[in-house]
Amino acid sequence: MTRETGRGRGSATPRSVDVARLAGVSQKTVSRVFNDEPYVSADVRRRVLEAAEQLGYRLNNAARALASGRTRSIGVVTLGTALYGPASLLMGVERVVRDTGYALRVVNTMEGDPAGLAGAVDSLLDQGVDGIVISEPIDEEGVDGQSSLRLDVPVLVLGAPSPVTAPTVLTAGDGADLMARTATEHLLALGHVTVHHLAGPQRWYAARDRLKGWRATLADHDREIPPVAEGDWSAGSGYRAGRALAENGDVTAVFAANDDMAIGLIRALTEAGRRVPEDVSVVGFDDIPVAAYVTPPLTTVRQPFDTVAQEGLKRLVHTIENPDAEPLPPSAPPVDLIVRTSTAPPPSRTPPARGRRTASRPRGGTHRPSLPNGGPSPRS
Amino acid sequence: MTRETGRGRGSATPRSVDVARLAGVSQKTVSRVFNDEPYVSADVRRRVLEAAEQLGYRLNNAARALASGRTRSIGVVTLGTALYGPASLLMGVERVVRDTGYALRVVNTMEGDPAGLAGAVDSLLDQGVDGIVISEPIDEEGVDGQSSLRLDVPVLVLGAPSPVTAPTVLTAGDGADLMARTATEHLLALGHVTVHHLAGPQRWYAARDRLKGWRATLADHDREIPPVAEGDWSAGSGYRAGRALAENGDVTAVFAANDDMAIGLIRALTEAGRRVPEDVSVVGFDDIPVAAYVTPPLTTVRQPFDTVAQEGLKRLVHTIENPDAEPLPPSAPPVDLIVRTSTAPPPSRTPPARGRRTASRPRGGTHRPSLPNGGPSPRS
DNA sequence: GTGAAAGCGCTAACAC
DNA sequence: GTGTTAGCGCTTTCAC
Repeated sequence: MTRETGRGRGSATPRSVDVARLAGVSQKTVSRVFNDEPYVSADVRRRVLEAAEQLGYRLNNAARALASGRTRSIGVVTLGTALYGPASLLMGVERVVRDTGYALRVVNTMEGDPAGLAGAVDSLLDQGVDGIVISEPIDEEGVDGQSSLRLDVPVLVLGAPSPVTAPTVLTAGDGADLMARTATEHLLALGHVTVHHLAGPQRWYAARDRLKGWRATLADHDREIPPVAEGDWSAGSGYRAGRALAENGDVTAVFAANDDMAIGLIRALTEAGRRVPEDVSVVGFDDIPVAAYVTPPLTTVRQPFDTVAQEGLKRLVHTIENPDAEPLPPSAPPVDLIVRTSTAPPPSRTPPARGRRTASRPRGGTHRPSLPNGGPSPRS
Repeated sequence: MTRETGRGRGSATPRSVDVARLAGVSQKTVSRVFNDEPYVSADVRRRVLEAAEQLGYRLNNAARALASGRTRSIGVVTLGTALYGPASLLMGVERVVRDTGYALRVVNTMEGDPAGLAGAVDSLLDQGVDGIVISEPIDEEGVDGQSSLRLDVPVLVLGAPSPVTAPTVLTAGDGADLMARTATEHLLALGHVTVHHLAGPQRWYAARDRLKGWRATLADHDREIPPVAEGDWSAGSGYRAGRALAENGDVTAVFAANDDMAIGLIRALTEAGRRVPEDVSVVGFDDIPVAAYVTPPLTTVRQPFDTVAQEGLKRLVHTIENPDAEPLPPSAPPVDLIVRTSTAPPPSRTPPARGRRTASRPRGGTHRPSLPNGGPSPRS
């Protein structure tokens, strides 16, 4: 049986028997060495390693997976966008996965994908994975109702309640509502009577959580809850929402569900002659890399992507390796509000503390961008 | 031999023999059906499919890989950043890989990673992949010299010359210098005497290519080649470079190697009282999502990430599946300059065509941001 | 501490 | 068109 897979005379890919022969041990012993099993004498171990090195041997992963029933890989379902949030999360996941000795398989769910999440998970299951990470799932109408996707490997859901049924379902990074509260509180503390919200697409759990946090905060303070504008995360949608908001003279503070929309929003406000932050304060969400350098530097909530990924995966791997043990408890990620210069007390009102700021000028008049003294402060 | 892998009475994971038994055919026939092999009667095929469905059968990928010697998966080495370019490329790659029926394995090379590219590739090889995509590699000093990383699966390198030796090495998306030329030409055509360059980190091939294209263009036009500022892709580094450039009154046009740096740069210029584009024109690179909404909307070069990924992978898959055939020829990706409002003719000079623009005003004076009529144009 | 034997679930070659 | 026979390169069990 001549296989294409390089069965040429000397250049064949070596197998563990070859290493065993060269080292003068049994094949099983080679296996022991490569699996770091105990009960191998130091001397034998060294000889095996040398032989392996000499032959250029590497363990065959497929054979290993077949024999052991474990693939040592984790699959992640992403949204297939280069949006800062999802992309950062994915990179965080990769880092941890590799550190824990697993391989990473990646599959997208494009929005509008007919198969959607179910298709993505299925493809992962076909490939063979020991655990699955679902990053920032969106709510897929219809699909949800009929079959709540049932699978038999542990699952970690990032940034949302779980849309699946599995033996173990872990969640992490679902603290968005708390962060939204912090953002809203910040605006309220500056003296704004109420805060408007430019929400993300409500199919995203992440967007819903932020909205929920915002609304709860206003309710807690007995403030009026203004109608919500909904964008699609893009700066363009923020811009369009901003044009509408600019016409409403009552708007003095807006909490945008991400930085891109905040930037579009600010542009629309500025074009309409509403100064930021003198007339209108804006808070973003994410702390994208350019947030500190746009005009004006954006006050925003930094998401702890790395922490979330790390903590979530630690728990997932623990569950994979100790299927019968209690899952590790979750821990709350830190909330990190970065105050820059896109927020200020509302016009012509006495702020709660310190001295008062510029009074408002006629709308649509000449204006210049607010240039903070000393330049932007990239980190806090 | 009781395996943990669910060998419980009825709920055991079914194997192809089980399907065969139920369908009343041989195990090999089941295999045929699942591999879409010819010579299976429609009737048998249907019976097999039904039996499989009933049992909830799914092909075991590990066994398949072991028996066939092919893993049907492609590995990609990324940089582990959420930077727009690399992230977009990765998403593009995922999309195509899945479309072609392969699975995707992802590994990062963190900058500063001791193992670096070699380690990443090695890990992919351990996992077993039929081909490797190296996305935007950076030049790893030292490593390069001694061992030019030799591997025996076909490789596709995105956005750089190949740092590895393999039976087949394909490249795609290495047209950055052409795009840089277009950006530079644009500025020259507006009437600028010369163009400064804010380069990316020179360890990145992508950064070098852009620099090369810029320099070549100036040389072609017999223009003075100003000293190069080097950033690290971040808005912060652009800001720092911008502070220095702002002090040089001769600077009227800058080509930044990415949009983030361009945004930082613009901020620094603006703070220093140099208006963009009236005093200084700035061109970015990438066309990040917010580029159209920053102030002023950024003229930039759009990178065709999807096209590059798609075209490159088509060629890679072709090579994997037809190892002996000629590799498919590369095709040049389109160059897409998006002109917005961060570029204009230089101050107090007659532009080559059309009417003249605003004369320069005293530096450091009052100024307002350039607000384009009708708002930003997100696409072209 | 080490080895022998028996699969893991599939695909490859060839016979029918 | 379909079945038979051998493995693919490991891990597992159990004997020594």
